[in-house]
Amino acid sequence: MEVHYNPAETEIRIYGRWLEKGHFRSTPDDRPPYTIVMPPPNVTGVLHMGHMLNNTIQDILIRRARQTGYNACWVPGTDHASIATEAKVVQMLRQQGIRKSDLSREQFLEHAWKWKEKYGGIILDQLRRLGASCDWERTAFTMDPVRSQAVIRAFVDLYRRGKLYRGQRMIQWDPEAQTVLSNEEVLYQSEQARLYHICYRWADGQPGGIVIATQRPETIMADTAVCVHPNDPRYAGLVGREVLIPLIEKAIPVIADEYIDPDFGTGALKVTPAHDPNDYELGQRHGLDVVDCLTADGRISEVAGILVGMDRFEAREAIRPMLEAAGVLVKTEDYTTNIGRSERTRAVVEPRLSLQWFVHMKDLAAPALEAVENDSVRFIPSHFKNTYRHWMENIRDWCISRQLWWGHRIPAWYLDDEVYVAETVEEALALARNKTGRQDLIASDLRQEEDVLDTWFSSWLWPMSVFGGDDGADLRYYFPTNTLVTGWDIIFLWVARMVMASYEWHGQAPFAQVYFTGMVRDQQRRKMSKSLGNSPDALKLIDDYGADGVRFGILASAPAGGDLLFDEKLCAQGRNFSNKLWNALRLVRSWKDQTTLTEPNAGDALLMRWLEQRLNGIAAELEQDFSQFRLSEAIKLLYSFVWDDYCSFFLEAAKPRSGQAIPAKLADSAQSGFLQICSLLHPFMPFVTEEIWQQLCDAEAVEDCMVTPCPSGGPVDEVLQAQVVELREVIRKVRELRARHRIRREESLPLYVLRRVSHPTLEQCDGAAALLERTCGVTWLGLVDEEPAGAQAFLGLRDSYYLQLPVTVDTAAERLRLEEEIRYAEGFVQSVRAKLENPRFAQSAPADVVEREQRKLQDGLSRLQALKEQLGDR
RNA sequence: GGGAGAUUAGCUCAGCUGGUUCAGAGCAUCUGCCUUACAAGCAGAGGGUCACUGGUUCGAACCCAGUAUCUCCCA
Repeated sequence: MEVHYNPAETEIRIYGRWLEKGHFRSTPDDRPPYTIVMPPPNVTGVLHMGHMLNNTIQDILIRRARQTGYNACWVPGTDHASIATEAKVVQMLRQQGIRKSDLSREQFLEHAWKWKEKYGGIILDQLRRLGASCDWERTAFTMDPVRSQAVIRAFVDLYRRGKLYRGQRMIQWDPEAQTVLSNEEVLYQSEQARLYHICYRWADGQPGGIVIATQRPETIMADTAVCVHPNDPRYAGLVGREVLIPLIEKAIPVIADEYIDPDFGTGALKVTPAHDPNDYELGQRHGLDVVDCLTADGRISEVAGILVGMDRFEAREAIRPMLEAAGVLVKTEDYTTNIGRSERTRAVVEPRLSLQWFVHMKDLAAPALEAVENDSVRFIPSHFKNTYRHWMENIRDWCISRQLWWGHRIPAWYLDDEVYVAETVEEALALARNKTGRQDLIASDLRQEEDVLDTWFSSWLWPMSVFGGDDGADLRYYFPTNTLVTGWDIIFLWVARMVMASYEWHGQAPFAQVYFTGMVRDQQRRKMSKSLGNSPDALKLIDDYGADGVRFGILASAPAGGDLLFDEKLCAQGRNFSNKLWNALRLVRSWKDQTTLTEPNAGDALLMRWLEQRLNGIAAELEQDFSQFRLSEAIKLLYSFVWDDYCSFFLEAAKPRSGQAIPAKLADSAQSGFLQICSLLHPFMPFVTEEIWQQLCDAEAVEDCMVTPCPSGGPVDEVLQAQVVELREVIRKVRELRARHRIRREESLPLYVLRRVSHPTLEQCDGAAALLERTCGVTWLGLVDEEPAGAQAFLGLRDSYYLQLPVTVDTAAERLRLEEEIRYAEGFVQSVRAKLENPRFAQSAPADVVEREQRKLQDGLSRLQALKEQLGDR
């Protein structure tokens, strides 16, 4: 066997074996289901750290469920991601010298599908490398026939029930992608901008005017009023007069409205209803015209009269000298403001008046809010409830149309001024014939809506639509699902809407709990992103550390909800852990061939009893951790158990003297303990545990680790555990003394323990002596009633021990050390005693706490006594 | 402007119901080791005013109030 574990070779082989055996496949049966639906990654995406974290957690949950009696089903899939994918396809075409505008819709879609077929599976293949145990036969795509059908049905259904409408609204426009965005797709960030103070002169020719402050001088041509606060003394009496827009000399009125903040800028606002949502509302209230001076791609339109055709940001620069020349630019000042940018293209979003499709959200939100409030959907961590509630209570209608081609085309057909919404053109035609009474109408008389639906309009159906493929049996069995694992950054975009959709169409929650992962950040705390280039290459990490190593690394420091500062060192730790397991395997396996039938001695028996009990305790703790989704605690628990308890203590203590054989029963114990470890650790590090499992068992005779039920917790003998804790403390102290005095390993040292009447010492613990002799090279001479001459005294956690050293002890240093310890022990006893003597404590503290304090006092006193005895002997 | 979270060892973070599993882990540092599974290792060690100020309590890293700093979300 290799000295170092080789993940690359193992992982490919093991994953192939699992696939071949169909372990990932799930079909309904009489077991309870445990279902997770994967948040579908963008079909054009590549695996990044966020996906790795997310999917590692899902895999852990699903593997654990599979090992604990559930019919575990993890459904994978991808998302068509309208804007992002269309942008990529456009870019690819441009490189080939093809402009989108040269193509018909059908031609463009042909290119897009080709792209999807070529690149769409990459990310799922990458998840296989990570070890994801998805049921790949269920792989879904948001634009495949089944999912598309669900989307179209949902749209038509909402429309028929009056929950969907088409209307002229102020929307968020992405001039680069040339599509509308939902509010949730706009990201605000603080940016440097400039405030222009511009004087609007009186229209009647009188000297002076009103100075307004604006950040967007390029839109003055679209102004239809200047607005001031009605109580602003500076402008009292001016309301109702007219001013001239500079450069184009158009007269507009001065109006008053409470909305104005007198402290901002000059207290006078230019009102541009076409280019600002607040101005739009102001305009509505005051009956102002809407003048739109921008084009869809963010250029100055004909309407403006000047700067026509110029980009909006170039125009902002260009208009400045013009204003200066006209003598109306009073001043400019720097200021910071929040700028909204498109989540996908990063273009500055342009508020725009537009005819779009919307979903009424108020009614949808009510049951979805209630579900989270009463924990029908449990959030982990729970504080995300607050965020969710705030959004739900202030919910706004959802703009779902997009001016794109890649996506689900809205099933609405127009004839004259009427719109007919139906699943097919035939149905729409029937509706149209019915409505108009014209039986001669044919399909081509109807004009289908050009827009497609927001991608999230398909995503919100995902937990249901992935089970929509058959007669509904799958949906009945697997839905509602158990756990959703996702990032909190899409709590509104996705999570909330899924809850709404599920209540809307199924009257129940889509999942029992939502586990919000943290955001993966780099060492400088920056969010990992492709544009920053700070995201490590996921596959390279797997190459370097193995999938198990990466899974360990990413999880070990990823508490739910918080930030995760990614550090490759953690993957290295994971790789080292795999290697530790591998080498334990080498040791345990080597024992199989050299056992003896002699009975284990008392030390061996103690070890075996202890290991069994300890595993019971660990399994129980692990159950606790899983039930509370404390996954990083769980992996740390297993890590320290494996390393410190199983390897450093058990295996080392079990190791026979060189050349000797190991008692068969002890070797069996080591092996069965190891198998249990594999089972418990399997969800976290599936490959290495499966490999060890198969090497320890006869691989053909037993089921794979991944489908074997894992051990559950059991009773723990606390007395035995406490004795071993004391034993290990003694081992540590002896080793420390040996190291300090540089005593050769071969030299055996006599060790005594001071007799106690209050409690049994290690002398009364069967096997302790044998283990001490084996682990730290002492000769156990048992009880003494006083300190042997010339011995080095030390304390375990409970008792006094004396080690006979072949060196003279530095008594002065020893006294100092003891005095220091005595001071500490006295302080400790003092504080416990004070607590116990306080009558209020005895009254108000629970009985078990008082009892514990009394035990603390007893322990402290005997320890103090032992220390004083030692000092007195010096 | 509204809200959420954070502040614990040099670094990254645990710390659940307030009480010996309460001051912990990993990494880093220091010391000694090529010990017949593992140097990707072994055996040890040092390191903290739990941000600050008050309060509640018999008892506070933990609960409350305020202050400071930071992060994020929403407008």
